[in-house]
Amino acid sequence: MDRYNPEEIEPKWEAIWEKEGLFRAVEEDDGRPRFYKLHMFPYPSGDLHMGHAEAFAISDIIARYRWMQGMNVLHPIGWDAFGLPAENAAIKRGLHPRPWTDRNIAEQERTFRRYGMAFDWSRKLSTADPDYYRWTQWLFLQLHANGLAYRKLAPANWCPKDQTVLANEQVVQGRCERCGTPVVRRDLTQWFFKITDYADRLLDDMAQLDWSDRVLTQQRNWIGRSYGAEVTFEIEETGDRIPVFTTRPDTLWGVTFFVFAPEHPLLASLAEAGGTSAAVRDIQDRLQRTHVSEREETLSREGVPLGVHAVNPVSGERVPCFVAPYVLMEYGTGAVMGVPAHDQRDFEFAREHGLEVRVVIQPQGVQVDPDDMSEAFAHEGVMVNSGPFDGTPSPASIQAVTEWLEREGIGRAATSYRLRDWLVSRQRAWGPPIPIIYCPTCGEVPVPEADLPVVLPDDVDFSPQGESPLARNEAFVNVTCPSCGGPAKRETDTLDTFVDSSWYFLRYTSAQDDEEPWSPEAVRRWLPVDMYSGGIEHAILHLLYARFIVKVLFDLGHLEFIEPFHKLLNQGMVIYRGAALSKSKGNVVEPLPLIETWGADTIRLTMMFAAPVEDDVDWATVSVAGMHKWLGRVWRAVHTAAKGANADGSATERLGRAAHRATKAVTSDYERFGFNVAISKMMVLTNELQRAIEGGAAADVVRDAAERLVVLLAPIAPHITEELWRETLGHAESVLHAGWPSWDEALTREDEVTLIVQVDGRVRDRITVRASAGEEECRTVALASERARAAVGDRVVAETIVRPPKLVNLVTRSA
RNA sequence: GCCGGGAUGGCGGAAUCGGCAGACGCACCGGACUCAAAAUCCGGCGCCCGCAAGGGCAUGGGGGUUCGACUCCCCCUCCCGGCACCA
Repeated sequence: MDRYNPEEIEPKWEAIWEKEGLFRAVEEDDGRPRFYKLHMFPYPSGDLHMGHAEAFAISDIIARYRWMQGMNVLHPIGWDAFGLPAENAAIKRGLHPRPWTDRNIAEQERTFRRYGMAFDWSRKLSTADPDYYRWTQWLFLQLHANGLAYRKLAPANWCPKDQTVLANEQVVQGRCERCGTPVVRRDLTQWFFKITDYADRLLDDMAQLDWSDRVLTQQRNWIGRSYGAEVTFEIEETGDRIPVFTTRPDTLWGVTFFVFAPEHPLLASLAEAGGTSAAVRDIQDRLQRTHVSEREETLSREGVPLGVHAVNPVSGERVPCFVAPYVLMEYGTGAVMGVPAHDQRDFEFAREHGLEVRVVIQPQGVQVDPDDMSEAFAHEGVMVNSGPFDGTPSPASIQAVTEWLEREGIGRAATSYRLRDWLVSRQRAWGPPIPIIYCPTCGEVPVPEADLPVVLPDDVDFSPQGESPLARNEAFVNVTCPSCGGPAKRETDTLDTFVDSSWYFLRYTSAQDDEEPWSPEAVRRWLPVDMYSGGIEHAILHLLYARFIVKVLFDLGHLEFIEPFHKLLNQGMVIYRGAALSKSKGNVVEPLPLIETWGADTIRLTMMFAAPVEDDVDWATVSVAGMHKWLGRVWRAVHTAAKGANADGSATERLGRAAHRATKAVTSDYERFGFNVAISKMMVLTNELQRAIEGGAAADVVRDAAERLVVLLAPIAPHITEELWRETLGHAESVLHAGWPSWDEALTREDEVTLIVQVDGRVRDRITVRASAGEEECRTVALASERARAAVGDRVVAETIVRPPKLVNLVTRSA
C-alpha cells in the first residue's frame, strides 16, 4: 500500500475529470431529473480567500451529491467582472481594468480547478465580456421600452472620493460603503429602474421562498411597507392642498402643528406668503452644504415657523406650519402632521418650540396629562377629544377612522414604502455603457437592438473627474442618431454592476448563444434555480434586484416563473479569533498554499467539519492536521478492506449494521446540509471498519462497508475517494457514477437495545433487552431491577410509564 | 426603539418526534512502540463529594406544563445580525 499522497493523486484526477467531461450539464433529456446548483459568482478582485474555500466547497458538495443521486446537474461558474474595485485598481496601477481583471480571473480559475470544483467550464462567462454585456444592455432596453427605466433630476448620493453617484444601498450610515467617505447631496440627472412598482409583489411573493428568516426579514425591512392613510390639509393663506401620510389617522384630532421637509417644492411660495422667506432660505442653504451623514446623525429638533397655517380637515382647526429637517422629502409626501402627544419626534419638536401637546388617546385607568408627560404616549388607549370617535378603543379604531375619512372626502387609505427606485447610472468607465443616444432633434433615442453591444472603448483615461471617463472619449461620444441620421451624442454613464448580476443565472443555460440572451427552451429546462448559495452580504441588494428583474421579465413574457431562487443557503464567514480576515490586520489565510501543503480534500473537509454551514468558521479553532489524519485512516482501512483476506468472525454483523446505519444517517445529513455531522458519522464508520478488520469479519461485508464509506465521502473529498474507488477498489467508472447507496432499514435498527429504567424521572439502571420487547416485558424487567428497587426504597410504585423498548419510568409516592 | 437569530464541557460542536445530555473532533493527561523523537496505536477526560461502590449538580437566569424538558409555554439577562427622525 502506498502512503496517502494527495499531492500526487489530486492533480491526476483533476486532469482526468476534465478529459472525461464529467461535470458537463446535459441539455438533451436523458431521463435524469435536472438540478440547477448555483453559487454566487465571484468578483475577480484578487486571489480567492478562505471564505471562497468554504463557500465553494458547500456548492461543490451539493452538486456532487445530486449527481451521485443520478441527477443531471448544472453547476456553472463565471465572474462578476465589472465594477469599481477593478477600476480603482487600474487607476492605482496605471493598467486598463481589462488585463487586470483577466489575470485575476485566470488565477481564480486555476485555484478552483486545483480545489477540485466540479464546474461545467464550457459555460464560463464574464459580465465584462461584450458577448455578455450586450445582453445586459438589451435588458436595459426592455425596461426602457416598457416605462420601467426613466431619467430624472434627483438629489443623488455623491461620493467625493470615488467621484461617483451611489445607490441608497451603497450608503451606510451616511458614508460611502466602499471608502467610508461622508456622502454629500448633489443634483444630477440619473437613470432609475422602477422597482417601487414591484414593492408589493416583492413582499408578497416572499411567502413562496425557502430562505432564512434573517434574509427575509432584511428584505422586508428594506421594502418597509406601512399601511395608513393619506389626509389632505389646506393652507389657509394660499389655498394649497397638502397631503400627508400617517399610520395613525386615529390621532388626527391631536394635531397641533404641521411640518414641511426643507426640500419641499412649495416651500418658497409658502414662505413668501408667510413673510418668512429669508429664514427659510437660510435653513435650506445650511442643509444643502451639510453632509448627508451629519444631517442623519444630528437628531435635532430645529425648525423655523413659516408664518402660514394648515387647516385640520377633521376639526377645521388652524395650526402653525414649520419647516424642519426631521421631516424627510424622500419618504411619504414630504410633509407631516404634528401630533406631539402620540409621536416621540413630534413631542420633542413641540417641547422645543413651545407648542401645545394635546392628548387624544387615553389609556385605561391612568390619566395622561400633557403637563407632566416626559415622552409621547404611543400605546393602546381610548380616543378622547376626537369628535365622533370619542370613546373608541385605539389603535383598533384606525380602520374605522380611515373609512370615515373616505366617506367625508378628506382622505383615503394609503400604503407607504421605504423602498425607492433603483438608481442604476454610474459615472464610471468599467461597466456596460447605457445604450441611449441623445439627439438634438429626436431627443432620447434607444440604441437599436441590432446595434448592440455598445462597446466599451479600450483607450480611456480612467482618472475620475466627476463625470464618466467615457465623456472625454470623442470617438465614443459622437454618433449619428439612429432615428434621423443627424449628429448626436451617446449617454456616457454605465450601468450599476448589480444590473449585470441580476440576470446571469439565466445566461448560464446558454452561455454561448449569440442570437439571444438565453434560449427560452434551455431556461424552461433549468430554471428556477434549485439551490442558490452565497454570502449573507447580498441579503438585500443582489437578491432583491434579481427578484425584481425576474418579475419584470415575467411580465414582459420572457420568463415563465416569478421567483428565480426558491431555496437559498447562506454560509457563514471565515474569521480569525473572532475578527474578519483582512489584509490590514495581516491575518489573511490563502487557500492555494494550504491546498498545496495538505491537499484540497483535507481543506474541504476541514472547512466542512469546523462548524455548521451557516455558522462562522474561526480559523484559529480548526484542526487541519486532524482532518488529514482521518483521511490517512480512511486510506489505510479501505486498502486493507480491498485486499479481502479476512475470515468470517463475530465482528461481521456489527459492521454490517454500522455501515447501513451510517448510510441512512449520512444521507439525511446531506439532505439538510449538515456536513459537519455527516463527517462525524463517517468517522464512526471508519472506526467500526478498522475494528472489524482487526476483529475478523467476513470479507464481503468488510468490502461493502469500505465501498459505502468511500461513496458517502465522495462529495466532500472527491480526489481521495476517486483514487480509492477506481484504483484500490477496482471500479472502471468514476465514483460520481457509483450511484447513491441505499440501505436495509432492518439493519439500521439494533436487535438489542438499552432499556432505561427511571425512578421518578431519574435514570437508575440500564438493561439490555431485545428490540422487540413489548410493554409487559419491559415493565417486568424494570420492576425486577435491583438498582431501581433500591431507588424506590420504602416508597411504593404508583404508576409505571412504559415506552418500549427504550424506557420505563417508575413513579412513586410515599407508602 | 423595532425586527430576526442565538446562549450546551477548556474549545468547535452533537442530540431529526418531549425519553441515556455532551456523538464526532480539537486540546490536554496517561500508556504502548522507539536508543530517542516524529508518525502510528491504546486508554482517560462536564463539575462537585467519595478509596471505592455510589451519590449530588449540570444545557444563560427565574417560573410553568409534563411521569419525564437542551427540546414546549411565560418572564428576564446577555450576545450576534439587520433597520432606524420612515410620520
